[in-house]
Amino acid sequence: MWSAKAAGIRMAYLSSSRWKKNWASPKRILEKKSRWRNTTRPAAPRSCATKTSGMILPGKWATGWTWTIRTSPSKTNTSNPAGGCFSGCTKNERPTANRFCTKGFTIQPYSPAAGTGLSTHELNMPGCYKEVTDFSTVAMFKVKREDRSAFLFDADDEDVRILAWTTTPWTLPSNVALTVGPGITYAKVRTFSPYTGAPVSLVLAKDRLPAYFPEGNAALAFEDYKEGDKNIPFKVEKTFQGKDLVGVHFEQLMPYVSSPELEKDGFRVLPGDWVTTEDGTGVVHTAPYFGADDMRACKENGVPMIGVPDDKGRILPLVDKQGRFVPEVTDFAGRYVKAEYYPAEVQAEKDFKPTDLLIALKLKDENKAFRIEKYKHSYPHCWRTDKPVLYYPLDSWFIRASAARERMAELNKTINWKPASTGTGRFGVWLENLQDWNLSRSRYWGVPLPIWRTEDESEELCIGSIEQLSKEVDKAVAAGLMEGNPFGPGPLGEGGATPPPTPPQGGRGAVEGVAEHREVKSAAAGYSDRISFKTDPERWKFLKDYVRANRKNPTPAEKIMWDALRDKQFHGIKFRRQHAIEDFIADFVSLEYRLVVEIDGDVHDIQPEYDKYRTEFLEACGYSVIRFTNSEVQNERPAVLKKLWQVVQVQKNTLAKAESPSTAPLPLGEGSGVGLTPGQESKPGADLHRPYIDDIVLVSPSGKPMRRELDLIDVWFDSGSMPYAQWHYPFENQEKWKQNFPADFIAEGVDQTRGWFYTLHAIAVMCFDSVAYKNVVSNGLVLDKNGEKMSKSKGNVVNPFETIDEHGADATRWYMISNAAPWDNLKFDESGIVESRNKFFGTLFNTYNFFALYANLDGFKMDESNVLPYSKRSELDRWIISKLYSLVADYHAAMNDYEPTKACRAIENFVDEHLSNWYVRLSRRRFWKGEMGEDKLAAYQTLFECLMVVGQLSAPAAPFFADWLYRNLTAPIKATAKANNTPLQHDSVHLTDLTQPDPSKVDMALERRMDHAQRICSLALSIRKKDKLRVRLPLQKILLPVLDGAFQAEVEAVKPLILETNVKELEYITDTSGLLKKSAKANFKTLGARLGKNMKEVAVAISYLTNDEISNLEKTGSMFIFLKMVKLKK
RNA sequence: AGGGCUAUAGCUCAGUUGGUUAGAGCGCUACACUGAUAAUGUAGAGGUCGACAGUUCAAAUCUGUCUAGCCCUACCA
Repeated sequence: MWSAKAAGIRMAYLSSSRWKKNWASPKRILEKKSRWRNTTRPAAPRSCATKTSGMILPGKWATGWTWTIRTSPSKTNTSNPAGGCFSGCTKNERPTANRFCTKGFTIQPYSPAAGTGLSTHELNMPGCYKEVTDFSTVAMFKVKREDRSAFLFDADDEDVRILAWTTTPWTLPSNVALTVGPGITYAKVRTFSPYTGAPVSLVLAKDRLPAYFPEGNAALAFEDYKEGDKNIPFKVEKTFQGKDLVGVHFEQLMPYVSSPELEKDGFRVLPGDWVTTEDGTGVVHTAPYFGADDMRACKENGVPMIGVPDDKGRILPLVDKQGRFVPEVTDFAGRYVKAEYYPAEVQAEKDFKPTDLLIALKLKDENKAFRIEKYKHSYPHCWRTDKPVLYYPLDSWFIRASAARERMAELNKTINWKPASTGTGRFGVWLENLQDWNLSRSRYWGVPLPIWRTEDESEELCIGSIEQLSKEVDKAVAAGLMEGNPFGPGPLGEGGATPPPTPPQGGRGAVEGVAEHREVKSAAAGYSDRISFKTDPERWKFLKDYVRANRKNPTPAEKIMWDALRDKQFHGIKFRRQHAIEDFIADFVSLEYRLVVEIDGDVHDIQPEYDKYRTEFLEACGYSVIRFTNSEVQNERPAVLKKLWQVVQVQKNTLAKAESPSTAPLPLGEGSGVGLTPGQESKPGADLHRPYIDDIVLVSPSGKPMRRELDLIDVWFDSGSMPYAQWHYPFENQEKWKQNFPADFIAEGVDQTRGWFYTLHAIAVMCFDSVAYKNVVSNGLVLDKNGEKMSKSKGNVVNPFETIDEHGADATRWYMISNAAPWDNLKFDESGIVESRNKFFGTLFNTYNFFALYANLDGFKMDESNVLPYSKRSELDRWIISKLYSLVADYHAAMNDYEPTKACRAIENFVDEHLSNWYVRLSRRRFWKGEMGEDKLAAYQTLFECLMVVGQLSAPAAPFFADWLYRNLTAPIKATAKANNTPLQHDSVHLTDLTQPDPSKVDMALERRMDHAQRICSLALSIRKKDKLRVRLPLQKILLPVLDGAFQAEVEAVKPLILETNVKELEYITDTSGLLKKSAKANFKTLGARLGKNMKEVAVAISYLTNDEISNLEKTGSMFIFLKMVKLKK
């Protein structure tokens, strides 16, 4: 990606509008700037420990924009189906072996109308949450009198009830508990039942009283109340905490179904932190099968499930998969729980009442309802059917990550997180509250779960390799359960492999045939809640009804299209309309040409994800999909038909090229690799994906058939398996894998904390009791310049390629890395790129130019084998070398600490502050002095070394510029270097050995001296400025106050540099001269610790000290301060 | 709703274990240089350190609460 753009980008960093004109190309700049052509060699031998680190990719960029440059980790496996599957499967086998893998259920969004579970992603699609009006009910739960609840009763015959609010009355028959907030204050209120007028005492959160009991009614007299009165008197009798209510039992509200266990442990009050008093009564009606929170609360408190046992002893919910009450709920048996599930005409009937309302009315009749009213709220809907979803228990395979929770937390502490807070906070906290990993996905295309089970689920087998699968298939063949082994040895189609099953030859009958085929098979496979048309006749019926309805009501565009295609009018091709393919309905299909024609309406425009998924799926099934919009069909019919004909031609050719049925795209997913090129080891029929894998029947040790669990594995499992899958471990590369695991370093967007970072960690801990990575950088995001997230809808998205074209990859990258730490969000501002281009690259470029200009003029020869020893170079040379190696040390420290931002800033500072601004400036005249003497040679060699090393250090963040710099520097001596096998022989800076820190080259005393010089010069210039004395005007002398001899000696060593400010001499003055005016300031840090409270006064006193007093203090080392008589040492 | 990150000059960011007058670059203003010259240097203006409270002799820094922006998770009776 990056190298592909390199050529065009290289000099783009120079492209301000003016520069662009002059130096549009690298060639131009070389002409203009006189590339340095002479021979040279590096100044010093260097140790060869590490290679220059790889280029730093601005990961923030990749994660921040809507499209990415990186390869998605989840893609790793798909290129090699077999390897991908089984590296995944291997990881899966181990968790099973370790009993990490279990089947259970969770409460998930479920669409009874479509008969399918929905992912949260599907729920978040636009338009899924809709404002709907439901009948909400406040129900009254009658408290049982016992020791625990005695405090609620003031009279023996008192009718005490707890109020709980629900927007889904249909869940009330499934109520098993009430949940209260332990810290919330509740109140008992004496009043009358609003619907029956019976006296009653009600319990609800104190904060919610005003919502149900108008304040004025408190004054009403109880004696005056008559049944039917609008205003009902009430009196708050007592208040108490939620925790006092915990454990109180109540009578089952709607006693249709119960069990001894429930009578014992159910129908009581539970504590729940998540309960609020924002709405309702502060008491939550808890029905575990229909709410995730409810389920958790019940599990944590040991409340049994409510439901009807099936023949295997499982407790099924009181609502079936079609969304109807089971027969046991006698009064409502067979009724859909949501009105929307009834056909429109039924809903339109005059006396139609939603089930929710019927339930509410029944409660009202039984004196169990306190309030019934319509309630408007947003509720999720299924994007396929547009009907409301239910939260419903669905079977799933889980990895019991919670069992490894502690070990994961423990090992996480050994990982170096950048920033640390993500490791301890966001990730660490989450690990501590880790839930089990729901591995199941009900999609069609993905990595199948490699678990085979007998029908009664007493025996199961998890397959870990093709080899093992093949052996098991052999057993199954021997047992007569399979006809042949598609995974057997030998070349294609030989050695015992049976030919692939003949696919149905298309057409409507074929679809139904497959449906029946699936039905039989899944019946044999035993219980599975994965409802699709293949496993569920209901679902199939739904699809067929849907198709019929669609045919009856075509859209105008569909009608036009059908008029053109029907009865083989169109080039004699047979088209079908409204044809079901798996779970989808295609608008028009040619089975002969495997071509789907879709007409997109406005609905699809707001559901691009849906269209994408559809297309992917259909293509996976071997179809080509062509889309037209409504308006295209209606307004440009000839063009549309022409386009269609072209596509048919393409399809024709594609199909003709397919030599065997196994590689030809075929309908219904019964063809080949479902859109993939078969891998080398893949044989016809040996595909590990659905649907083939579902044809494999294995035999259990006791001789029973075992069929595959129909679920797919969560794609996040793929990404977490990356360390193993990339080496195809454990089947190959065992040694390589060992060398590379765990990873030294990974980086991804911080939003992957619960994604990639987690899946890698979880699998490594559970399978290998190891971390998967030792260091991790979680990158922040790229925000726009106002700090807002980039999004298409806001229109504040920056196009990376345009940015790179405009400013160059290096300037962009340098800006991103140097500007903010990788984990901080970056406020992306193009002017910042311009700034780093001018500031850093501009300065470095100018410095190089300066060097090249004079090197060419002088014919400077760099001789790698003969450099001037540092001892023979000037103070200034040794200083910049010392600074350079200080930089190298800082750089290594920062990079080793995963702080590229600090590293880049250190380089910037060196180049600008020291190299360009001080060294080059002061060395200029050495370069333009006539002869090539030793001093001039030293200057060249020193500057060469600085440029070379700076190039190396900036190589990871500015790969193109650094390489350009290095090549220009070394090109003239490349041949010599290669011949002599010296360090600069490499063709690219990225191949050189990175300069290592070398304390022997760092001279701190020298750096300090130079620091004095820099500051004194700066001060001198500042004074000149203030007094308007131009630098051209020579001045007699500088008077420099000195306190000790050491300082004077240091300054003396850099005196020539100071005199360059056009001053004749430098004179030192001490306090004896009387010229100095001293003032004293307290050292807060040392004195503060000793003086404490008196610090302020002393500081004031010190600031008033006179010259004499200070001198005295300096001599004696101590003095008295009158305030508190504290003896001070200097 | 829960968890996390961030908040310092007009902009982008430093600010070590609390300690003297809170720093840098860019931008702005003024000036200098004229042998790096469509380059460079110097100076100036510019800040209630998001708000409030607390701990301390002393808070940008430590503690608490709040506000704003962003991220993740969960979507609710």
